[in-house]
Amino acid sequence: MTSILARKLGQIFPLTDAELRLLEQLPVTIKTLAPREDLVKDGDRPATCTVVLEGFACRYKMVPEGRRQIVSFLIPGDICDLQCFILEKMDHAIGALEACKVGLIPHTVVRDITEKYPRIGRAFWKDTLVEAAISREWLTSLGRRSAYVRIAHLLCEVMVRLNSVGLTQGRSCHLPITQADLSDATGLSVVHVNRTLQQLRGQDLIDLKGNVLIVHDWERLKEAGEFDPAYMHLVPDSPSEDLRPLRTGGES
Amino acid sequence: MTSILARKLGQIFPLTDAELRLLEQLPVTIKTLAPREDLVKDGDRPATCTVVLEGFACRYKMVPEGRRQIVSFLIPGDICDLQCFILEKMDHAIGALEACKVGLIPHTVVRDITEKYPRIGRAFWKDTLVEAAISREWLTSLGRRSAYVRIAHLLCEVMVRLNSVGLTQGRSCHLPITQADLSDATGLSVVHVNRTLQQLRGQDLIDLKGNVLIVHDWERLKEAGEFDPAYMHLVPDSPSEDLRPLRTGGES
DNA sequence: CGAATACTTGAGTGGGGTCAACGCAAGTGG
DNA sequence: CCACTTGCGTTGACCCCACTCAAGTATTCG
Repeated sequence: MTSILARKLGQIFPLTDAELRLLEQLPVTIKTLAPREDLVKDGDRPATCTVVLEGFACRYKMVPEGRRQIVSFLIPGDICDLQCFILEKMDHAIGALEACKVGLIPHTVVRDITEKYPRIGRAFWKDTLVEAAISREWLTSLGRRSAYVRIAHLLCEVMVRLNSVGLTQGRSCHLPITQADLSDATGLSVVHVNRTLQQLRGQDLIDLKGNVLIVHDWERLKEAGEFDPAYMHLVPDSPSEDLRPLRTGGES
Repeated sequence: MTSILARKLGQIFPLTDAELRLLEQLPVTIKTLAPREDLVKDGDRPATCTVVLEGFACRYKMVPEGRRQIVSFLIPGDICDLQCFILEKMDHAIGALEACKVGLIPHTVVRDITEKYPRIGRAFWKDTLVEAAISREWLTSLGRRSAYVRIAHLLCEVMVRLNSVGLTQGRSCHLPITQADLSDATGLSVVHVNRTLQQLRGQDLIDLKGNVLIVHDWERLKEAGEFDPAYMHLVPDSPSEDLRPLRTGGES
């Protein structure tokens, strides 16, 4: 049920088979979210941790006049409210981008596990640190990269993350992110996101339509996005690092 | 020696007197940094944690063509590399903005303390979570706020943080951040930072010259910056929350 | 008292924003 | 099976916020 969680944590922290099995068998309460439905709202005090099992979600903040800033994407395997039993009150909301299936895990269970299996606790902790690292990278994008580079970078990141939980098919993946979502994540307008995607398509780097992203030229997309996956802190030489399996068609 | 650390952690997590005293007496190795000197470089694997004792520093990332993005400011009391004994390799650099005094704490000491005093471990953990929360707020600023709001917001944040470690004098503080630094933090150009500061001065909200920031009208500055300190997760009703003491002539 | 370093100011420009249609596919319901 | 709606993507016209370039003027400091 939660095997996706095991797969994900295994990519960022080396866990033993026993630990992985434990994570796969976590007792969770399944909950289904409608597209655009909020899992948690700004100001809430959630009583459970949540792991995304299926579908995309995002963390976001609203600013006056209805403008939205997405501060991170949550893909299957991601954990939502680990922090909340320390911070208590949410400073942002979490919303589904499409229909989602999530698993609820009581804080008590999380606490028990991390106490009995400190290495799993470590993996949880590392997960929150990696999330912080990703958010530093986003900051850099929003602050100092052009629209073109910003979007290319974001696509690279999502691709690597999906790949690390086995959710890519070769060089393509299911990507249920609308251009409006993309604009809220990159701080651009929808119109400009649209034009920038056309540029990327025009250069034969990608194809993105109907929720499907196809990367035509990974190396050039990485260049375009000034993308270096080091900040994602994947365990070295794990198959997911930098999409290596995608390139083994016959390449050095 | 490290009383500033105790003061800071006490503002975000309620600690007992004994715990505070312990933090005040942490054995640290003092190190002095020259202005603009790097404490840690991108890619390093630091072997110690560091707490800032005096002076301002920042975390930053470089992007091609020498452009810099500051992803957070570090003020006295802040801890630098808590995460590094999990993430191992730095994905950003830390540099001094002015002459700084920092205290080095071996990872082993940190580990011992957190094991013996789990509440202090909690406080450390909360500290990293608050940092992540601040970085989400910065993301929101860079993505969806105008230059004017962005800078006002940043000034509010710095003011509250300085206040929480007792580094404000009434409604003013020592602020060794050049306009170039401000531009690297807000993703703006130096020229535009300059003009925006003039706007803020023109509206009698602040005065900022020669490393001294004076806030003339805190309420209006908060409005201008769309600033709500909730995201900083200070302990409720602590004297530092939202600069309350600054607005009451006397103090409890 | 030079020589940096930081701050200002002006002029011109462009990246990206806004506004407003329009196209198109996928419901939905009668 | 068709009219209506709703959500998403696309396009064109126009404009402004913030950038760049360039040349100043303080400050600070050895």
